[in-house]
Amino acid sequence: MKEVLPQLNSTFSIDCVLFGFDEGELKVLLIERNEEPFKDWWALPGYLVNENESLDQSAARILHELTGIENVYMEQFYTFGDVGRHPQGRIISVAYYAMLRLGGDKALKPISNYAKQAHWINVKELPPLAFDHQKIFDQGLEKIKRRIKHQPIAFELLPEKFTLTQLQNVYEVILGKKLDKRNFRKKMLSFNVLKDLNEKQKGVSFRAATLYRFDKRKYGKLFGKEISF
Amino acid sequence: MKEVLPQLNSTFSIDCVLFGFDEGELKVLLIERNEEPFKDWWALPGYLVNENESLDQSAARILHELTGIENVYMEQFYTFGDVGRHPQGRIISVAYYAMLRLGGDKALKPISNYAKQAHWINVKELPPLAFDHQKIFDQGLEKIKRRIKHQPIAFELLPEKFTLTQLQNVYEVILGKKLDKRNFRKKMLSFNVLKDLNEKQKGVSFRAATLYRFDKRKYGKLFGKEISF
DNA sequence: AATATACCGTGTAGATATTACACTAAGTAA
DNA sequence: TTACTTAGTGTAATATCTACACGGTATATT
Repeated sequence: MKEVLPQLNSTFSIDCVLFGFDEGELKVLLIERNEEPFKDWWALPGYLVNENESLDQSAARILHELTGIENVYMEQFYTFGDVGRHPQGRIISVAYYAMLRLGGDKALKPISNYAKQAHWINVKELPPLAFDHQKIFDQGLEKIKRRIKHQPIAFELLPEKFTLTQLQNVYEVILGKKLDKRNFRKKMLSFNVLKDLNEKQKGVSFRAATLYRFDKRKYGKLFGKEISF
Repeated sequence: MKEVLPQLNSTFSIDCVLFGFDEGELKVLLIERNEEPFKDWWALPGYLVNENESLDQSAARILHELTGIENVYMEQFYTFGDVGRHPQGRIISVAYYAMLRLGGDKALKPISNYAKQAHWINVKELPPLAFDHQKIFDQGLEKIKRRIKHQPIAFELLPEKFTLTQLQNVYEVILGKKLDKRNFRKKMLSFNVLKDLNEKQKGVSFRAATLYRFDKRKYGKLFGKEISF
């Protein structure tokens, strides 16, 4: 830092709100802290930004370190900079969210020792969170509620092949309300971004549903037009 | 900063995209820099954050120092943190936008000497901008394009008493397209947030239009419902 | 084999919202 | 008086949204 810029130097951190969907519930990834302050409290995964990485890179690195997951699109949604938000000094935190596919294959890797453990927690049963993380989480949830109406982010929570009922569940859980089955299907199919795989669900104890896949190429053609739920 | 947090200390700043509306044009406030780097270049008004202020407070202070204007609602929209964005070191910048009422009474006060002058510039005729300010501006403009469809921010650009034609102009300029007069009026009035002042425009050389005022109390009652253009 | 169970998948009618479109009224200026 | 400029208004056609119920099909159970 040159002498022309004498002002406040502050520490920067990233906090991540990672959403997952499992067993019909919306989950968020929390860690149990192993360090003061807020030792033993639950918190959003987050860490300090390194010198030579952009914010986006830093968010990707932190996600990788905590979960082993790579190549996930993360989106910055707000920066929290209240003076007293961190008891150890002026720390400004840039918050990101991401939507993750859960399920068997992608278990969470052991994480760095600043946390004891990481768990997917139902967003309806959140424990008290460290720092201002409740506020960050709330704002992240608001963000995806708005975004899911206009952007194809719901698909990122589901396996590649999914049924329309599963997709509707994602919308219902995030928006917090029931949707009409026929109207939902009519509208969703009308966007023409779902590929019917001519394939049925397996391993269910009732009539199997048709599987679909989100078709990015077709979605690209919609560019500019507004999707709206 | 305590020893528990050894990582990156970075300087951070606020940059403001201040929108104004004048003579049917959308304007943005730019300053001409009086310091290296980018001496003599045009830039968005912005400055370094002080130690004891929150980001919101800092944005309000910087706006005040540059324009003399107070009590304007500013909204944070993105944080720019690419490694090379500032030639003098790692500076992370939190960007805010605000919508300002221009016109006679609220002239710009003399500003601190890091800038030679400040001017309202038509957004269609922007000069080359310092740093990554073009990117910041572009993103700010995108933000208000999206926001104007759902939030009552257009009124903030107009005098307290305005005509429906003026309001339509604001929408047309920001959205970058012509709107149908009858449909615009029908829809805008249907929201029931405009108070007819039973008063006519003055000083125009043609038939005077009815003046309206935005009614915040009525708008409050809409809370939760989505407005959509 | 018959039956129960559970979810899948589909259509329509009424209400509401959106779009496209053109002329008369009112005030000012010459 | 006339010319000019903007204000202000309605309707019909179309598209979208909403509410709503039942037969089909695979599995599990007896």
